[in-house]
Amino acid sequence: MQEVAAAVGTSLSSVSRVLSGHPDVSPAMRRRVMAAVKELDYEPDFLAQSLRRGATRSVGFVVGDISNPLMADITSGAESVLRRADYSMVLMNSENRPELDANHVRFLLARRVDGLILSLATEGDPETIDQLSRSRVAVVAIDRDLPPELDASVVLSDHASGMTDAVNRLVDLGHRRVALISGALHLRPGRERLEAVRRTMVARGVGDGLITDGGSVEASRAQAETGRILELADAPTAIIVGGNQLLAGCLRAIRASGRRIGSDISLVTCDETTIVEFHEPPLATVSRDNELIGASAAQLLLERLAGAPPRRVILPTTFVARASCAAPPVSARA
Amino acid sequence: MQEVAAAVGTSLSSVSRVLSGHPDVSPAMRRRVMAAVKELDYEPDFLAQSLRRGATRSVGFVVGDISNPLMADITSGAESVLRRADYSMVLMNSENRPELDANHVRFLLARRVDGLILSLATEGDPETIDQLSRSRVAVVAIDRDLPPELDASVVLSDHASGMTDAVNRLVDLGHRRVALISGALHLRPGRERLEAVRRTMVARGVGDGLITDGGSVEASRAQAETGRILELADAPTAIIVGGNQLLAGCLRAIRASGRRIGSDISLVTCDETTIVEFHEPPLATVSRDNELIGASAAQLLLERLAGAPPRRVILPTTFVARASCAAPPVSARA
DNA sequence: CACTCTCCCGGTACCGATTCCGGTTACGAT
DNA sequence: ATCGTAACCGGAATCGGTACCGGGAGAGTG
Repeated sequence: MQEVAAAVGTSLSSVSRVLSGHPDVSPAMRRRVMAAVKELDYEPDFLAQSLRRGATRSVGFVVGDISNPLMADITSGAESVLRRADYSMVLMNSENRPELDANHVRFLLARRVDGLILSLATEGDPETIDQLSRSRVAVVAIDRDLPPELDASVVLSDHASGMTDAVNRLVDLGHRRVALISGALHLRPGRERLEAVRRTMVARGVGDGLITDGGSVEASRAQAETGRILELADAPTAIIVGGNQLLAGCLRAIRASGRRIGSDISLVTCDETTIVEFHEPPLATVSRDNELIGASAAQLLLERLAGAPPRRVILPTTFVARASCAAPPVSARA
Repeated sequence: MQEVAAAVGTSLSSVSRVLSGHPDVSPAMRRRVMAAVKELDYEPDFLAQSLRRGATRSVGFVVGDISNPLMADITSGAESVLRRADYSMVLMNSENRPELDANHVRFLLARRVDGLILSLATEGDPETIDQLSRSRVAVVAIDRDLPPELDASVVLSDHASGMTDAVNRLVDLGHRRVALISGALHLRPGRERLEAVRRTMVARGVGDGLITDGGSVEASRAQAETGRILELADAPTAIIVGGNQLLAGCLRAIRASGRRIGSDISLVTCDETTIVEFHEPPLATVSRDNELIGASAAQLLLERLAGAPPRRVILPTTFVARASCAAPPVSARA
């Protein structure tokens, strides 16, 4: 910057004014400075700028688990909205480890991001909450329940409605023993789904004995659980898988049991991953618009950055029936 | 920091020395400063630190397309190696748009990352190359050919060996008309795969007429191309899909043609995505170790950061035979 | 002609740290 | 008692910018 000022024969102030669009600058000066900038191809140092300004025009996105294919769409949705508003988005992946959540949040705060979008690996981690609460950045959480004192905005999926439809459909088809392979209950989606399934089961009078409590999102656990309940005397005739990560394990267990999906056993999973289309038969799902989730989160963040109060948005989920959902085999009917 | 210094009754210098582990510090001073730091829970400002030091202990990872499921593994592999070395990794996604590549690189450079891992959306973008060449950061490219004057390290996959095995296997099974639905040729993987397939076809004397030139990684294009060649008079009896993103399109086209994979037509795809296991029949693939790719890239970057000269690593790919690969139907044999 | 007002510009403090450099202090050696 | 040395500390410059503040020049006004 000094070089530029020297080349033009002016002061640092003027160069700075030109570059940051300050009005107190004559057209002539602007021209000369711009010329020198081009000439020396000078680029301002973001670090120094941010240090002085206290803002970075960038937001951090902490992803609990980037291997979840939904995240690609969610982050894309968020990024395009942010970019349009001239913000950059930096991504950090926690690999499902709460301690990384906290690290990443700390890192991003230290880098002075202007806002944070969080799809954390865990909800209650005190370390993370602590970091967040003692900073004043705008926060938007995706499908997580955060302590209200953080006054974060939130984008939630209405898991209940899709799940309710799924259970109702299964019961309508004649299923009386429906199992839920639940996702991790320390995360909102797992809790919401379980709650909705249980409530609907009770309402329809089909009992709720076949609900597994979800310790994690590990496919191996889903496989073990599915295997276990399939060997019960009164094995379920339909299974709902509470998360796309669990699906692989569940499918392996079903395959191992020799059952055929659709005819021997019905299956509903969550979210439209590639597998649901190409599985034979195609899999019924509770699905949602992932890009929209990301875009909404970004939108909420921009609002907060503009000074608006926190807000929560609830996005729908819908049950999409496919051939994996059919009437139970005659032998199993009550 | 001033508050800490005041609390201890010392100077900024001493606080700084304690915190940055400088030797010229008495144990007593260290104790007192640390106490005050805990007390006031002070955290150093990364921005200011980096500005002064000229290093950030962070590296940028530009991902051409994060919706490619391979990326989750690659980035995880890289991140765990980097974290072990006390570096943070920030991710930016280009959504296959070259102009975003350039933006991201510029952004990360302005943020003074110490190094860059690049899996760019495109190879030759002059804007991106330009950014890179006029900076002195360490660069590692993943499966991309970059101009040598950048002296970047590179992690490459040996696509040729897996592809060669695949073609040989198909020919051994009796296929004479093998098609390649090629990935984008402006990226190294696409070129390498096409080259290997063509060479092997010629070597085995099965002609090379059925190679589509890949304009993009769009599933829709793959679908159109596949549909087209399946309607030819001498349609192929085996298809090799040159990229996991293309697979969906290809499968749709095959399904639309009424053919059954395995019996009517053989199929080989690239990379072990979830679909290959659960497809009926399971899909043969040319596969590779994605975590290792990421880990190697990180390793190479750390080497460069430590002052070593650039280096290239070539990682194997292997052909994994599965039921989607079988002898051609009798009707189609020569 | 003096006065005010506006428009630009330069000087300088500051953001929050690090680091060089010089100065104390204590201590053992001479 | 004096000196050299090592250990430790504080002052101040610095990284690369931004922004406030005050001033000079020119235009407009009474």
